[in-house]
Amino acid sequence: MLDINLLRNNLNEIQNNLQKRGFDFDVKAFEKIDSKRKKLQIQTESLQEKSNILAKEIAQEKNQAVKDSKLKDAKKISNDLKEIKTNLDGALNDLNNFLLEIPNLLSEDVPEGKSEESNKIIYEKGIIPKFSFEIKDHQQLGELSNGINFEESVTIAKSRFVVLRNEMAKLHRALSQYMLDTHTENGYEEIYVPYLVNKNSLEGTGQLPKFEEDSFKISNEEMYLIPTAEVPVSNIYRNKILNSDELPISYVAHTPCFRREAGSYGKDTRGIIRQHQFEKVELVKFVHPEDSETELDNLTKDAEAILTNLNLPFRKVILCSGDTGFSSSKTYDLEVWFPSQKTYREISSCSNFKDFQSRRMKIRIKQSKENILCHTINGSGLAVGRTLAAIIENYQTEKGSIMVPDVLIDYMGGTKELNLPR
RNA sequence: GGAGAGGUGGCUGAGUGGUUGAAAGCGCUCCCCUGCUAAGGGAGUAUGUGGUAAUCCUGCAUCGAGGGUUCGAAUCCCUCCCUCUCCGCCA
Repeated sequence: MLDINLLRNNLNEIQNNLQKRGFDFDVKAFEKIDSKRKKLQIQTESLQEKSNILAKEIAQEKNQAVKDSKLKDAKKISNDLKEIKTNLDGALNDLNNFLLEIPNLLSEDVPEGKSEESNKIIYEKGIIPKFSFEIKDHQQLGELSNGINFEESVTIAKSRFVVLRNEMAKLHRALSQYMLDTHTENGYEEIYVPYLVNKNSLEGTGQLPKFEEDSFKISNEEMYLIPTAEVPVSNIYRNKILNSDELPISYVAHTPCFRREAGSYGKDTRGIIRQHQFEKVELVKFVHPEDSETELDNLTKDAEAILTNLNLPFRKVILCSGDTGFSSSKTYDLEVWFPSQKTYREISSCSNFKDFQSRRMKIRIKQSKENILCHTINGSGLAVGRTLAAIIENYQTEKGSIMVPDVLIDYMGGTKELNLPR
């Protein structure tokens, strides 16, 4: 959510900024809603003041006749108040709904562009493997020894789910263990959180009200399956005031993520790149506003370290204005190389939300004069399923086996090669 | 799931219809006193949002959440959420 005072005072600037991401900010509508709110609020509050004063006078009034007449006045005011308050509530609601639909302001250094084609590559790292044989994609490789099974998952659930078996399941687990261990060594506190969250939490991080159709909702409770650990972890401090000496607070959480992927029919139907359920290790930071730029860089580096250590070729891009997410002011994507697709695919998304989420969540920092909103940052470190797919493809051998990356061998109980054809 | 008790400021805790946004204590901040330390004295110390661009000033709201009764609600009524104790069930 944007600062409403900033909106009131910098309308054109904000309109221009939002225009870059293709969002049409309706200045007239805003002014209309806000002036209506202002009028009603002033009316209501002055009426309330009158009512409060009268109530006090009635309490102290000794003369019965005077008291009766004041009671009569108070009764009338009370009735008027009821009506006008309903109107004010409506106006405040309209205003709030209007504000909730406005995306975050973009940082200065976000390149302009409409779609992902305009994302800017910052650098490429690692060596793209050259294969002297005809390569397979991760689905083919996984199915070779029934490590990846899509028929079973359809029986159990439906499409876009997967069953992993045997060493493949173990490698999948090894990956999340390795990521958690690496991040905790780098100063992140490991945290375990609920996978079902209430509506307020989703609103706090910005998934609601705009993206209702993207999430799975429980039918017999007002609860949602988390689309990312960002939601439960960020909301830990909803309605809290933090001390500045405890910042930055850094958390790492490993959770499943559930997404309906409405809007992506037909996309990535092959393999485990786009699933309704996937594992992710998520990094979340609560930081002082002054530090959020550098902390985003730090967090992105921590995510990159996993790719570097796994020897996976990747590149870092900064998302352009049109591709940057609703709540984010600036986002770096890390994209890993997929040999079968001869392209880089997103494996981590690291964003600085500035005070956009903390305003919704009401996370403040204690200050001597006036409390300020903290900044939130998060990023994947990394998406486990996609990392697994990338390893399978990049580490494949001619005979269809998969070499285990050095850093994972211990986690695999010493196994150095898996998926050997039987 | 059943029965009972309860949810008040950073914390403890008083308050059952009328200057109570809230006593008292602890903590914290500032000042004074004091060889140091310890102790003592004084003042201050919730959040949000309006009127303002803003200090000041000032209004309104907030005692788990949302409704209701009333001129007036922390206090009475209803619904929901949560915590504790006992029973049941379960991993």
